[in-house]
Amino acid sequence: MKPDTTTPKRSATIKDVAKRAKVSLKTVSRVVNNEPSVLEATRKRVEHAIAELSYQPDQSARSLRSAKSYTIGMVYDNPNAYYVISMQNGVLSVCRETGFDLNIHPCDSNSPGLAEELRLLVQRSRLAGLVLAPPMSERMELIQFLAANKIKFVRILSAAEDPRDGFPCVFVDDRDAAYAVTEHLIQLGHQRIGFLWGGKAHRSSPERFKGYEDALKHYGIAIDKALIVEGDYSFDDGFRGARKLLALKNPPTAIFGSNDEIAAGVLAAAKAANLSVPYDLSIAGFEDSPFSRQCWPALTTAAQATGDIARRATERLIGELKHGRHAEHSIANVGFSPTLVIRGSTGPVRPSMAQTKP
Amino acid sequence: MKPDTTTPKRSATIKDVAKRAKVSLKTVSRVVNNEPSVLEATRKRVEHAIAELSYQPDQSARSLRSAKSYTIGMVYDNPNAYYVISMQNGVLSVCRETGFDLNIHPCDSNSPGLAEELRLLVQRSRLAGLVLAPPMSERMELIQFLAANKIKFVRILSAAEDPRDGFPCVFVDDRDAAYAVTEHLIQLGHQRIGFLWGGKAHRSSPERFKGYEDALKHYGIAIDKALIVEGDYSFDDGFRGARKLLALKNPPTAIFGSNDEIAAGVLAAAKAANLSVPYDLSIAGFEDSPFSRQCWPALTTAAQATGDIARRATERLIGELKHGRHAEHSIANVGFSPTLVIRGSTGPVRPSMAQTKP
DNA sequence: TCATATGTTGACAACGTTGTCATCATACCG
DNA sequence: CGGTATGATGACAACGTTGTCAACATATGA
Repeated sequence: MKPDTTTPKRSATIKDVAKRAKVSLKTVSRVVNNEPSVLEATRKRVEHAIAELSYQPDQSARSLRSAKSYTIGMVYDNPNAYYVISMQNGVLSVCRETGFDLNIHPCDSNSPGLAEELRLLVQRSRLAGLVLAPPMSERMELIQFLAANKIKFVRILSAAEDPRDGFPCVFVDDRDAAYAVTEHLIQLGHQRIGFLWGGKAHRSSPERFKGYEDALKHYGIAIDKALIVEGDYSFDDGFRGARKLLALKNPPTAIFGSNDEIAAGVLAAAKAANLSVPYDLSIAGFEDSPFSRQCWPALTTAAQATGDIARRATERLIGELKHGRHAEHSIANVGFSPTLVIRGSTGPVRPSMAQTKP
Repeated sequence: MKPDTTTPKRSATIKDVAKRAKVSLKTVSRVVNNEPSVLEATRKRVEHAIAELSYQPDQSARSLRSAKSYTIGMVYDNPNAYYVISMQNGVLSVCRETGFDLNIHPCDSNSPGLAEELRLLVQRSRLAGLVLAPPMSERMELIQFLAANKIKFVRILSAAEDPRDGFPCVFVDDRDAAYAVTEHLIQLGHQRIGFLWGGKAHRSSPERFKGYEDALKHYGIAIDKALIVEGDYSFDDGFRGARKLLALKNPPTAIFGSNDEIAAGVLAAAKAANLSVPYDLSIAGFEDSPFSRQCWPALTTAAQATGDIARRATERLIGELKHGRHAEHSIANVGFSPTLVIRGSTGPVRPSMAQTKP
């Protein structure tokens, strides 16, 4: 029997490429890493050899030797599957363009050991940096701990303007968008607009409330505390909150839920109370999750370009990793503003109801 | 100025542990990898040193040297965020228990280059194995390509019984669950039950249809082709399909959508047609996504333990990786059966409507 | 012209771990 | 008691890559 003459399964290494291109290992390395000072002719030869052997650099060896790594982590704690997937896809798209790997890390933002957990994660998996989603991105003591441990990161957070706190971020102006949603309701003639808070653990909650408050103020409508209910970003809290508001002697004609899940809860409560939406009650949400499009009536909401936001954050992080800038440097942070999406769940106030107040 | 006397930030290596425990590098390695033939006393000493230095083995060095890797990939192509997140969490939970990392890889199941894409992914990121979600898990030519390239994997797929095709899998009996859903509708008195197909690219679609068909047969109800509409696993196809069915001269009294998104589309179509659910029309879905709980009325559906399914698949994969068994070996495949969840969207048929048929 | 700067390339060590093999001590067998 | 299996441990090389530094060629300046 003949010996096996087929190509060995072992995949090509930098050595094979070097031999084929008749250059040293180091030169191949230079080409692979796009380093300058390689003659054009040499580069061509090496690239040709790389293509022929379909060579792929070994990430393990790379990160072992260079102490750099080509993997970033994404840290989140969010029950909203759609939001998380959108973020992941945004982050992944940049990773693919830049040759980075992604390590996803759902976690418990309330865990007391979170900071240490992240430090170990970064160490163990040799992560080059982290993309921090809310609410982790908003915990200043966590941020400072990471910075003190020289862990690179970019935050995604809710803010009306660049926080300018020296740490990089991509910020989303929830306040502005919440203002737009509230304004939309006011322009439909609503004066008694209920507001259901999101979770206090998230910076977005007070931001969205502020937008609501600002709009009412701007249109000269007094804030009625009876119409404001605290809660979490959940369907159940939306349901409960709506029940409470609808049971008032003088109930609101519109309810603004701090996210779509809350608004879905409001919708369910309205149906349970035999109210017709938007005829008897207008409902608005926030986030533009698939749910908001698919429920009946479809929800008026504010659309966040979650994927784009995550993209920008990741570009920022990887850019800094590649060029070795430090987090403290002064690249401008990027801001996003969600946009109002008007759908069937909001409509003009009924004349008879608008009169109930005075 | 004094030289820096603080502890260097560099994290502990196996060398430090060895020095501290006064053993050789190799012995530490043995302890870390749970190899036998280490004296209990030695092991204790090493473990102590590991704890003191909070040593974490370096994955890059590990996989470089051993040519093994401690990262698995999860390959999916599914627009349903909730489904994907549930799977991810199931896979991740096992990864954390076993010290593996996870590399997520959403992809386009229709891409002609998918097989090669996966091969390169495995090579580049040194993946130890793959968890394949549907519909990739169902493409036999892809499966065989992976096997031929010695890539280890576990499939998650829809089947009424163990396929026994020599490749490992965890299977979900959609047929049985679809039978249960249909039976539930029949027992409520429905005779004219519409069925909206899911996408043909997924094995689950014919399985679910088979369950529907079997139930009708078993209860002696003739299949009416006019009540069966093809489509995809989407809200829009649910909406369109329902419109078609509701426009029939003799419309169904219940509609079974192949998943919750389809059912949501049916619900919207029913609302748009001013039908009251379940009084005028019963609706059932499949999957038990959050949507099904949160819409109004809440959907009757079949609950898949997606997280558990993914867990089992991952345990299977990692188990084989650790013990070096080959995919061809004969460990029994595990099966799951979704369970019927009855909610408000299904109810007894109206006497007046039940009579419309004969 | 020689000295010096600049650009291109390569030899070699090192990253942290595990596989291989050797060594040594102890237990067991006849 | 000698010979051999068995168990515990360590020395050393190797995995594939990149950082450091040196070597050399060529261009530039005095």
